[in-house]
Amino acid sequence: MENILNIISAIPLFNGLPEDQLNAIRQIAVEKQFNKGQTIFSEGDQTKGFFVVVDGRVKIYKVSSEGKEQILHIFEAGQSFGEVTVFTGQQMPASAQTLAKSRLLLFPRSAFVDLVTANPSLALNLLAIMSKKLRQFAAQIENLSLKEIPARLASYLIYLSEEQGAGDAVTLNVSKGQLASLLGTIPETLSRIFAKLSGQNLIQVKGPKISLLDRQGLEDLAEYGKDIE
Amino acid sequence: MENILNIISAIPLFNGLPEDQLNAIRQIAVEKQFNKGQTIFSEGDQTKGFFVVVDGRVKIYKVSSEGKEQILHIFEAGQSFGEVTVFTGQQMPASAQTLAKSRLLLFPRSAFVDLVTANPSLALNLLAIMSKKLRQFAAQIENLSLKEIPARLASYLIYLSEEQGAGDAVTLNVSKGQLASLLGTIPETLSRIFAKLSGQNLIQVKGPKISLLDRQGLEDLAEYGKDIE
DNA sequence: TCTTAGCCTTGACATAGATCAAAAATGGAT
DNA sequence: ATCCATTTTTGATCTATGTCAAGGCTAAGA
Repeated sequence: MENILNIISAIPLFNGLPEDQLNAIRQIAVEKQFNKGQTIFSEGDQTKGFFVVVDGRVKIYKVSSEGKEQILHIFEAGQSFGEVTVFTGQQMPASAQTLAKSRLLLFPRSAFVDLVTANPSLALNLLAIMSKKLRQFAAQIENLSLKEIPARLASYLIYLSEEQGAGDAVTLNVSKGQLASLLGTIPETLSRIFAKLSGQNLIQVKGPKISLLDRQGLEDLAEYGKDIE
Repeated sequence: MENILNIISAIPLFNGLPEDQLNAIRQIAVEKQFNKGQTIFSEGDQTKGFFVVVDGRVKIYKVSSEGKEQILHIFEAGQSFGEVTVFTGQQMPASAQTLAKSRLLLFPRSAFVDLVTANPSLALNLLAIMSKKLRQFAAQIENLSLKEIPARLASYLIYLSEEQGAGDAVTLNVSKGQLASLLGTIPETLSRIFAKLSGQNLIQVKGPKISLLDRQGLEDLAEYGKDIE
């Protein structure tokens, strides 16, 4: 068992907290291990608490009555999820599953609420994190309703390349099937759009490795949606 | 000029605050009047602060490069918006416009942040409000990506009827064109779907007044998307 | 009561993306 | 290496919804 305290102090949410507070936080954290593909909770479950990803990768998603899946978020090391129901105490509005072997910290609801109540600076950190999520959701709504799938893919590739900071060579961090679900489409369609963008020499695809051949073209596509002629 | 203090104390956000805090809040609130159709701020504007609707109605929306609009939210008396950028200090991620003559209170950013910082119970109220918004956004994403328009309309009508508590007779609180934008479609399509649901005897439409003729049928439609045969 | 402007509706048509089916590629296990 | 399971791609087709273009309504004002 490693030093949970080190892990906790490196998490953005707990940034700037004094040592004694970090210790208090450590006391209430419960460590959980999950294998790839395990369900952490399902939509409608009673809220368990608030989770932090120590390592691995987790998807938050909704499933339609016909079985189509829409991923709302993918969380990686250092990020947190499940804040929402901690404060409203309702059922989980979506499901969570691991995309890889993952280690999580669970902060049981009431202990966490007490902690936040007692600790204004934690509340402010949480407000900032939730603001960011609201902003991301707003962007996702915009994408789903105002942009076509090629534009969404272009945005995502640009976002990934910034995230990874490796120039024009990006590597997908989720399978193409999962990416389809994140972009609000299905694998067949995504595959066709990869082929189309390749045909336009905007990108080059080799399995999960994508080269951005024409960044400006991708940005135009992301911004203006339709292909520009 | 009425008693701003009364207004403030009736706003959910400020629930449970002691009198002296309400007074402090009153000090920093700036009252603003808008006529119908006026722009309060536009996407990309620098954040002004945090708004509370005293009366009237405000839409928060995004516009695509081709001019299509997606409404993210409609806020009515007692509700607040603009929290997001207050804590991240970035530009507004969407635009806001009045749908009716409206009276708003503006809490300038830094004064409001100070207030929240100094007042943990306000931070907790805010966390609860933002949680609720996150949940609503998640539902909107689900609707946009997993449900067809008839299902979205059915959900909205059921929601409205619960909101208005007037049994099976609901009255649209926005124009049909605005409703189309809220549901992620265009007026022509919405109009056809109203006609279709009427044809199925699920509803009856008389201008902005809708009668829910078959609540169970609407619920099935909202839940299972496709029409069930 | 007429007129005008802003909504709303209807029709004909176009198309992005979903569905269904099957072939190909990939990547662990053995 | 070989095999099996999964993922990805490709092809043919279908459909919900968007687009473009008229008309029709309704409500406020003259």
